[in-house]
Amino acid sequence: MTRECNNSMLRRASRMLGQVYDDALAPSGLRATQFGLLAQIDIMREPALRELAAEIVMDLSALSHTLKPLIRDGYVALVPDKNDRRVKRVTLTKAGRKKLEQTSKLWADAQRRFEKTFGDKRAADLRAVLEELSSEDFRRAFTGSP
Amino acid sequence: MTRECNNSMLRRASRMLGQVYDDALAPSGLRATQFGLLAQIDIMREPALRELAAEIVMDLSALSHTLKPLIRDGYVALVPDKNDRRVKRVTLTKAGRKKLEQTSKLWADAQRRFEKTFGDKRAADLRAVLEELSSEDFRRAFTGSP
DNA sequence: CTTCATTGCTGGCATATGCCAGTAATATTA
DNA sequence: TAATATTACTGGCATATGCCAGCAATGAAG
Repeated sequence: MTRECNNSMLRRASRMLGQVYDDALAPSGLRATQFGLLAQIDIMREPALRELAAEIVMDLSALSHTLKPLIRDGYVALVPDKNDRRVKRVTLTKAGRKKLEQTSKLWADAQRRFEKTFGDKRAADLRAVLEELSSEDFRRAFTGSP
Repeated sequence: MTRECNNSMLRRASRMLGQVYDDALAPSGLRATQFGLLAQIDIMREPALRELAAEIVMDLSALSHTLKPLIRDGYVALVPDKNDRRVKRVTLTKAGRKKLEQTSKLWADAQRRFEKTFGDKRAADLRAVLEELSSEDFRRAFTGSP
């Protein structure tokens, strides 16, 4: 892999981690991305689609598509906002909360294995770096926009 | 974003970097992933599909699918191996080499901006970490397989 | 209040990625 | 050598992700 390309390297590592986390969560029937989504929705408490998309740095339309399987399976629901009829808020259903709760054990185990393999501090440092790269500040600095 | 999840954080950063690199390469008509593929094929010199997939940590089938647009657009071709008729080797066409060459300028500029924003040494360190996470050694250590 | 711009979301299309079930070719073994 | 196992790839289906073109609701101007 063109080892100098920051983007290619990041994607490649993403595929690797996606594969091993997917395997770890497989017994739950959830993909790692889906688990991440449920967890994020749980944390944000009925975010608007727009807000959730911004938080996870995902295109709004892509988010809608990604939510579809979770809605179909009854883990997530979209509820219209009371004050602004354009807005849809994302919520976990009871089944969704239960699924999240159950799957958390598998996820925690994957985390443990990651940190045992890679090191607790290195993992925390890596997450901090990734947080930085995911910020709008970074995007602005990179693109050189105001 | 569930800031403790290594996988979610990695994916999120991947989306961000994908977006900004895609923008940077947009004038070429190539996506950042496609550019990375062309560059990797160029480096590996007629790899078998299987070898290329392993190198970039991508499912063989996924790689075949991802190559389709590049084949359709005439940048890449699959040639059967002489000694083993199961094997298909991946090559750049003349147009593919030219496209790679041209797009390299845009890519180099994106790299420059990344490193200016993030720091040369930090970028190199990050790539080293990502290389480690992409290794089969890491996968084995994580999964606890022999 | 009417017009126009902005905002939030949906749908369609395209690429990216993975799993699984074949299929063909090669390698291994009885 | 014939039967079997393994390997390399293809195709179908599903999710993940992004862009663009609407469309409806809200906000800003006049």
